[in-house]
Amino acid sequence: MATIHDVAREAGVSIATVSRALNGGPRVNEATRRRVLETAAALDFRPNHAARGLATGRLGNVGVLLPDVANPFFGAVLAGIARASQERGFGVFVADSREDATAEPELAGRLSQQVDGLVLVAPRMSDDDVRSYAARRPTVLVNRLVDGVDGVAVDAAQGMSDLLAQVALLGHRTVCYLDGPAASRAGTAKRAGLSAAAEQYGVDLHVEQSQAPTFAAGRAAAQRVLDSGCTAAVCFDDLLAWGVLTRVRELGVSVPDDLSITGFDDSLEEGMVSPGLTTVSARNREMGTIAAGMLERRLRDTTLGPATEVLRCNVVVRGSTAALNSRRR
Amino acid sequence: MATIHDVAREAGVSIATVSRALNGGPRVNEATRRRVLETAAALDFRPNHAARGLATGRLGNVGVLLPDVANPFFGAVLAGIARASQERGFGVFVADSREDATAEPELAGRLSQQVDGLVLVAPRMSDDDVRSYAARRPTVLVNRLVDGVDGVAVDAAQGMSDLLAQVALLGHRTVCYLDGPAASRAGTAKRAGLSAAAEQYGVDLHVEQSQAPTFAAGRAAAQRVLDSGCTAAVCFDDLLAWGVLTRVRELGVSVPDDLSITGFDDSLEEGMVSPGLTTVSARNREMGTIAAGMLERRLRDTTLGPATEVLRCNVVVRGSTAALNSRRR
DNA sequence: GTGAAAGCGCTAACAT
DNA sequence: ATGTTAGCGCTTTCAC
Repeated sequence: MATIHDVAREAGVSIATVSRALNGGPRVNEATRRRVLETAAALDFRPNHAARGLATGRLGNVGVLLPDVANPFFGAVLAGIARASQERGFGVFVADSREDATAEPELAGRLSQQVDGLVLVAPRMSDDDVRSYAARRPTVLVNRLVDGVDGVAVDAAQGMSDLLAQVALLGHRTVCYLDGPAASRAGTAKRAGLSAAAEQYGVDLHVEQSQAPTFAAGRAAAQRVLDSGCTAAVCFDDLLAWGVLTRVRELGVSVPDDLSITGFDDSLEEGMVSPGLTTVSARNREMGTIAAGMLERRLRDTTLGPATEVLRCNVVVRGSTAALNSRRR
Repeated sequence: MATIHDVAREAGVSIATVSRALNGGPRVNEATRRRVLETAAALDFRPNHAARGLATGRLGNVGVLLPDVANPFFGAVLAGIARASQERGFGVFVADSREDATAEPELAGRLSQQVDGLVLVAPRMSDDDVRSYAARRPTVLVNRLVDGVDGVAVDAAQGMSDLLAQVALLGHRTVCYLDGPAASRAGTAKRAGLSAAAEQYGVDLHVEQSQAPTFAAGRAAAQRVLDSGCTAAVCFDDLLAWGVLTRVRELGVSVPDDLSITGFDDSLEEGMVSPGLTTVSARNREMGTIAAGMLERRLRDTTLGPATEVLRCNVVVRGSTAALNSRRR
């Protein structure tokens, strides 16, 4: 693989000139520059990233730490980050913690050796750990906010609150919330939004726990939801809602006539589940895109104050919710 | 950030000793080693990857080029690669081509600067381009085989062949194949497997095209499938099959009584679609894991002959297929 | 406008 | 067993 020395020799100049020409540096004769560029292309010269990184201290890479790349939720975030970063000429490192928070410090540490900045999608990491990584390297948090650290998040509390308002508007007064993993921070926000709205609208909120935010867990929890006697089930996310919906229908319960159901994320395509799921749009890919932008801004100027962006979520009303009808008390 | 010089000074040894101690090199006094390790830990020393890469020529990273990280199919492959590589101490670089084959050369070129080896999940890249990357750096292909290049793939032809055999066994003699994107290589293998089996079992195979392998495209194609008058529909993948299934039921067609439907990939969880989809298991994550293993083997010894692994696919029979019954001719 | 040379942090001979 | 030193490929003063 050709180095700048090869290019320099071939073009009859010094390596310094090659470097300047390649990097658009100043004080290079236009003719020389052209010649250098041509021979570089002819030799298929590719600057060695590692060497450049050593010399400049800038690696030109960003790192992404997330719990599970195979999960479409994180996949969407990663896609947003990767595409935005690539466009800006950054390489993207990814570390998958397998949903194992104890593996995160090790991974984050290794990541940060090779990148200029970090995007952390680590819902279960402690605030202190987050701050310690942020102290080392420019860091942006996704779907989570920690004081003093850049971050972009969806306003889950507002989303759930608006959603419950919508449900209350339909006349429901006893609502069951099927929660996700207890440790999740998103869960805290969602519960907070729900509680606030429940109080405001005089809704009696019954909370059921579910260990995982999966389709299977939704099915498993369906009976408990029914037993709660509520007229509407608000679920932690779409998969859970889908599971509940599927199972209760098998049990002969009509949706939305007998039970209204809602999800969160808007991750299901139109028609995948019927009736369509009333849900909250979570804008994951957009969070990724924004995170990449924030990180680049921070890399440009480390002295900036911490930036924070909170995305509003919109309630998407579909067929899985309906007005409380006379068949129910 | 501490360097080996800091550690050396602090521990009262030379940088060479530090390097040896850290890398488990030979001829280091046990006491010295311990002391070095301790001061390194105390200083929170992290070896600089770029510098090490420069010195050794080995970066300790693998690169993955794929069309779309947000697509669960590729997400699963990436998860397999990432986890297996991390375990072996490799970092993972990812490049997302946005399903745009023209962007691949540029991305692959940039990737290869920073990695020791490449995993290519690039169904649409030309064989020549594949070979040219493989010539530069150790390369492993996923879900595709090219002469002389390491690769792991699922035997889609065998899978489709077995699947059609199963369908034929149920008595179906007119089968509609709803194909995916024309450019896809996986599609070629699938068509080949189907044709062979169709001939063998005396099945009349009718091919319908669909532009994308998506749920929506499946819905859109449903009417054409029905118009073909076939008694069974074999689809390019699960999403397409799901779309067809959903749409034909809306049109009042009973599955599997009036129409048997099959998918490919086994990507839907139990119960997500009902009746359960008869399909072929594609083992994506496993391909990723195997690819990472092959790459590591190749990095260890570049002189090895090309290795190739073809995974058998198993037909998974569920409720969406049934014996041709008397209601149909 | 161009070249010489130092040095980024590390490894790997080679000396001692 | 440990230290010295020469690079790895590149950027970046500083001379010319």
